[in-house]
This record gives sequence, structure tokens and C-alpha cells, in this order.
Amino acid sequence: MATGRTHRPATRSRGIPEATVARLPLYLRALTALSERSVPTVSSEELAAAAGVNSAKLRKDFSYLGSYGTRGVGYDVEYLVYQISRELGLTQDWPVVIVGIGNLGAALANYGGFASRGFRVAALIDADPAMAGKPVAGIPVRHTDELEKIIEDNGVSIGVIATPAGAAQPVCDRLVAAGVTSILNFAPTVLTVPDGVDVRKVDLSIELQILAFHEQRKAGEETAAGDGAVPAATPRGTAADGSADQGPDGDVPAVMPA
Amino acid sequence: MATGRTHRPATRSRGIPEATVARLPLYLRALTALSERSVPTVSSEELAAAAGVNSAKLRKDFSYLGSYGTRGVGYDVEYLVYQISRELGLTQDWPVVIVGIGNLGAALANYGGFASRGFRVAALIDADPAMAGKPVAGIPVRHTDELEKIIEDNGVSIGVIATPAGAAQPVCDRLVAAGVTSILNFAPTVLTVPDGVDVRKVDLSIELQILAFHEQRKAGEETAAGDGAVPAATPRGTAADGSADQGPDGDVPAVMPA
DNA sequence: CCATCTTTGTGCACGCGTTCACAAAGACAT
DNA sequence: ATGTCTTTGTGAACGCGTGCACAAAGATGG
Repeated sequence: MATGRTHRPATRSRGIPEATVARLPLYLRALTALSERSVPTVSSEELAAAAGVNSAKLRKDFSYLGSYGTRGVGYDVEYLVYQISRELGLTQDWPVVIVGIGNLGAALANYGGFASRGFRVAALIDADPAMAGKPVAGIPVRHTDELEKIIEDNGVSIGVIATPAGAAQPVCDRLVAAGVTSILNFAPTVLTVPDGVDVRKVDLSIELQILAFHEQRKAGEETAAGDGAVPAATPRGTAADGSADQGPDGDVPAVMPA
Repeated sequence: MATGRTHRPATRSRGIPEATVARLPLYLRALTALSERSVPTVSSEELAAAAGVNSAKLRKDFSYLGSYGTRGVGYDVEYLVYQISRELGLTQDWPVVIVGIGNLGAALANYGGFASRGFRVAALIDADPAMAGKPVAGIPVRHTDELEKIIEDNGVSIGVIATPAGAAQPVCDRLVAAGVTSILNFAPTVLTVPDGVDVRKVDLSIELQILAFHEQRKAGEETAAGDGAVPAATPRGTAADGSADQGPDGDVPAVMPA
């Protein structure tokens, strides 16, 4: 019914559940830390604690990758690091482009997490001609006109959108048309993409609103019926009572001038 | 078993499922856009399309809030905006603090989405004494020493952590001790918090790795068995074959110098 | 070689979330 | 007033993810 797919149909990739895939990076991070400390093996219990998950869940997750553990001992750290890296596709190089070099785009460009783990910033792209050529994080900013050429020349298949909300869909369309099949979207908009293209979104505003919901619920329970659910919470007035009638102010705020 | 809770136990808040809460901000955004265009009513079908979800899901979501629709007509936009705002707790003011004013922290401070929708940046906090007093986004940066005082004076219950990974847990502990009960974590670490404290994490590195996994899967299917799953994807070589032995390089990369 | 002890791998049950499909409700025209 | 048409609200079925609990596997010590 909708014009295009927005969510990942995710046909259960190769038997590996989506939820498991989402946790693999977490395990990998914990394992890498262990590896740096030259720890040879870990039990599921230890690793699960480090990753902040249930140990049974961790074992089941690993079972999807194969049987890489030794009963009575645990998992070989180095071997597991390699297996997970391979499974996630981190043993190869992934060139990415960042579109929209405002505050956020610049922060992402400077983000150290890109360089490690197989990701490489192939180009920074912005619509503002004044930005063109100016180096950000040591990489010169290119103009949007060159987008298609950059994608094709570098074989980019992953794009990061950090533009204002209004520019996100057009940029997305161009990225997809040029061959990008995975998009990480920081703009507060629902992106519509054709089948076969994956979109993941990071939305600060949504996260905050979810927190506000729970925060309000806590405050409400506290005030209404003092049920022993929140252990150590000072019941100071969390905020002025609901009077701020903020009305229909501008939503879908511009993330930055890109 | 674990030292502390990391995931939301989320005892099914007040009958509203967690998954529904996570979608309410999405609906709210779409509704606000309609409101600005002075659209009086929407059908579940239209609104669902705008929010990028299934219409049945949307109707079920709204049913948890009550019966705010009119059969044969749809939903009153203004009324629904109000109801969702109220449910999410956006009719009151939420002061937030941002800890770690590096590239990302500064980007967040400049983010327009804060100001709208009831969130107000109460303070920017950084550990670097050289930053103290320097204005970012029009707000002077305060030193970490003042953290507790700031939290208490402003009645802050929501904190945003944008520090390097190593500083995140200590900062988190101090925030919680000072009274913060909701945390949005941008640092690539698992935070351990006591019961009653909500943590949501935003992790660029994890998102990219998930995309890489799917990207690799697509490339693999393409090369191995040319199944018609990816419609318009030029099968150009996505990258050099797996040779980049990136070894045990530094994980948990510093997000920014905070 | 055998006993014991640790830890994995997984069968099973349960609960949540999603989706279908349809009856009930109301608008609207005649 | 009555019939038709649109759209909501929800009962029910299904599938996925989670966590328990335990048997199998292997290490380790005597």
C-alpha cells in the first residue's frame, strides 16, 4: 500500500535472527577489550556480564554462528573476535560517505569509531558551496553535485545522512540511485526506499521522548501511590506541573545548516 | 547475576507496550506536520503511511491510549497531537544536561530538536577546565565539579552522556547519585545503573556494523546464487576481497576529547 | 582409566508484538 | 428514517525472541 518499503523485511538473513545480529557488535566490543588485555578465554557468563546481556541469550546467539566454544572452558577470545568480525563483514573495507556536514556531520567525521573496524570515510558531501574544499577532520568537503561520481568511483554502498529533515529524502533518493544500498539516517524523517535497501535511523528527539514518557510514569507513580518500585529516588519536584502549553510549534526541526 | 540492570525491565508501563511508546513520537511528528498544514482529520491509513508503519498497528497503538477516532472519518489531528503529547509527558518542561562537550556534545547542544517539544538544555558540562565558561550554542559550559549542584538546582532528571567511552560510567554514576533517572548514552560502552533508572543508547558504531552485515549478505547472495532479491543493484565490486587484517586495533574509540 | 566438575549447546515453554480480518459505529445521501 | 459506505477498534492466530533448565561434552585430577 505504501509507496515503498521503509522497514527491513529482513528475511531472516542466513538463519541468524535480526536480534542476534544487533548484539554481535556488542559482543565484539567486549571481546576486543579482553583481547587487548590478553585474556585467552572467556565463559559465556563473564562475556555476557561484560556485554550486559543474559548468558543463555549469548550462548544461543553464538550457536547461530556455529559451535565455537569448548565445554568446561569457554570461548577462545581471539578466535571468536575473528569469527564475529567475519560474520559482520568487518574483515573487508567499507567506504562510507557522509552527506550533510553541519555540526552533526562534522562530529561524525571526527568520530574515531569510523576508522577502526573496517569503515573508512570516503568522502564528506555538503550542499553549501562555501563548504566545498574546506577540510573537516582532514578530509576536504565535496559539493553535492559530485555525489554520484563519488559513490561510483569509490564503490560506496553505505551512506550516512546528516542533513536537515527537508533534504534527507532527496539525498536518500540520489544515494540509492547511485548505488548505495545501506543508509544510516540521522535526519528526523521517515525515509522511503525501494526494496533491497536497508535503512537504520538514529533519532535523538525520539529517544528523548521515550525517556520522557518513562520519566513521567515514574513521577506519576511516585506522587499517586507510593509503590516500592523506585528504590533510591529523591522525590523532589521533577518539574513544574503541566502548564506549559507549547502549542503547535515547529516540528521536524533542522538538525544543522548543511 | 549481573552487577546491575542494564536493560529496561519495563513492567509494561501502564498497559502501553514498550513498542507502542517507541512509535508515539513518530506519530506525533507526522501529526504535527499535518497540523501545520491545517489538515483537520486523518485516517489511520494516511497517518500510517506518513509514519511508515502498518495501519493496523497504528490503530492498535492508538487503542491503548483510548478511543480517540471517529469511525467513518478518522482521527482529529489537533486532538490527537494533544493526547499523544500528554501521554509522552511533553506538556511539561524537561530540563536536560549534556555531559561531554566535544564534537558530538556541541552538535547535540545546537540540535534544534531539543528546544521544541518540551526539552530544555539546562546546562552543558565538560571535564576540560579550558572549556569552562566558553559558550556553546549560546550556553556557557560548566565544569564537571559543578555537576551535582547543577542537577539539584535545576531539578534535572534526564542526562545525556557524550563523553569518551572511558568517562561514561563514572559520569553516569555521578548523574544517578545526583538524582538523574533517565540517561541517553552516546558513548560506546555498556552502562550499569541501579533499578529504576532508564538507559537508552545511541551507538553509531553498532548501527554501521549491522548495516555492514546486511550489506555483506547482499553481496554474497549476489555473487553466489543470483537470486532475484535485490532489484536494481549494480553488481560492481563492493570492496577488495577480505585481506584487511585489521587485527586487534583499539576498540571502544574515544568519541571526542571531552 | 575413571570420577568429578565446569561450561556449553539447546529443547521447550512463555510472553510480546504484529498482522489479518471483521463486526460495530458512525457519517452521509436519499 | 433508512440504507449504504467508510473507517475504527479489536478478537484471534501466528511468529519471533527470551529465559529456564538440563543433558551432553570435554577438561582436570587422582
